[in-house]
Amino acid sequence: MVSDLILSNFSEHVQLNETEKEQLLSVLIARPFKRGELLVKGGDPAKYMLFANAGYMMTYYTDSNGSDHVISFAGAGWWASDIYGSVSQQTTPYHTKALTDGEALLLPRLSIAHLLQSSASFERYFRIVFQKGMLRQQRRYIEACSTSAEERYRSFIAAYPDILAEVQQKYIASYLGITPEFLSKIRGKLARTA
Amino acid sequence: MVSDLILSNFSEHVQLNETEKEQLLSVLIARPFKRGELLVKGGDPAKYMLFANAGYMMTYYTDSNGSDHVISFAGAGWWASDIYGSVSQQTTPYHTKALTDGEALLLPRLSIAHLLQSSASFERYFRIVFQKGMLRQQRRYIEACSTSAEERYRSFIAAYPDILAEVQQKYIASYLGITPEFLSKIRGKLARTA
DNA sequence: CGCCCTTCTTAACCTATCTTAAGTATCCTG
DNA sequence: CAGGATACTTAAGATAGGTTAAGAAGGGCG
Repeated sequence: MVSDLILSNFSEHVQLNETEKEQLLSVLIARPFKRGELLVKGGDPAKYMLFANAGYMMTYYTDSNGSDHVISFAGAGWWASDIYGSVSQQTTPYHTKALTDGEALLLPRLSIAHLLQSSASFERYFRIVFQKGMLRQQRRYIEACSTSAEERYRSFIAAYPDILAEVQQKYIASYLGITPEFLSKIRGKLARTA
Repeated sequence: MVSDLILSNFSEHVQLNETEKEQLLSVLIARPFKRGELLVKGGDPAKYMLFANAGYMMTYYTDSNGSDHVISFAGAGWWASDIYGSVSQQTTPYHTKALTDGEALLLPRLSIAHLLQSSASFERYFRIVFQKGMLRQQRRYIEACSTSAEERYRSFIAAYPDILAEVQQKYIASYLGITPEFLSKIRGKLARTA
């Protein structure tokens, strides 16, 4: 298993000793995936957190009308944002799907619990991950409330040109909180004025 | 300083020993407030996290058009959701304002850093607080995207009747992501059909 | 008690975004 | 490389929610 990405992600936040590194790597499960594959199905038991080791995934929610809402994308080096797999609860409401071919590293819930108990470094790491996650979600909410769809699209393509290239437009529309048709209209307009 | 609420909040997630409890209480600062008082101003240095010991506060963001967006309310027993005071960063973009008379407990950023270093229990506590915070923010985003303003208002009054009673309507409108005028229209309609 | 200031309501009109529908391009698979 | 499915585009009509403006209702302070 190639473990550079996840180790460097940890080392951005905490310094693990050799024992801790081995402990972490020993519980990770490599899970290759193909484009379009559903990795976690909403309503199923939340068994693990997913780290993108290669390729792109997305986490999304299907509401009671059957509409999907993309919560976030995760490219190589990022955790999927379904963190139900980290809490002692039976099911997750979110789906996680592969958007390209790639590989996820699965961190099982029980292993998370063991890691957290065995060392304050792991507590610290996940504290920081969730703290940043909470801040990011807040910013996303604010952005959704206070800017137009066109502005959100422009800032998305500026911030994540790589995702734009890899991911289907309908998912980007969903991430932006609009319909694919309306995104198409925005793109048409931008293409014409640019 | 009355410390029952904050100690019981900690004990929901971790078990602190006597030393840890003393350590925590020794760094908290009681800060009584009056209705309408601005406790933290956006753009200012983020000096602490705020725990509501009595009364209600809210955290909100003022966008570039001058419109306010309420991120969350905090009643007695809750942390305000501006957590910039917990990260080593200079300023917060959010305001925190008192909605009623009451008292906040301030936990200074430096003290947080000390607590986190001194005991894994504190790491664990904040890990859980942020984990839950991230989940809550995700759910809020999903709810904003997938339900109508009327539905959101109905579920708000069902979930937080006490906040409804204490807090001005314009802030509830902002929390729901709509204008006060539109909330008024919804209320009128509900009153007529009920 | 009365006045001013803020909040809440009502109503007419406006607009960003959605819905529906049809056409076109693209992608897998056989 | 052909055919069906899926994704993207375009456009017309619909609507949730915003904007503006004016009046009614509270609520704190002299």
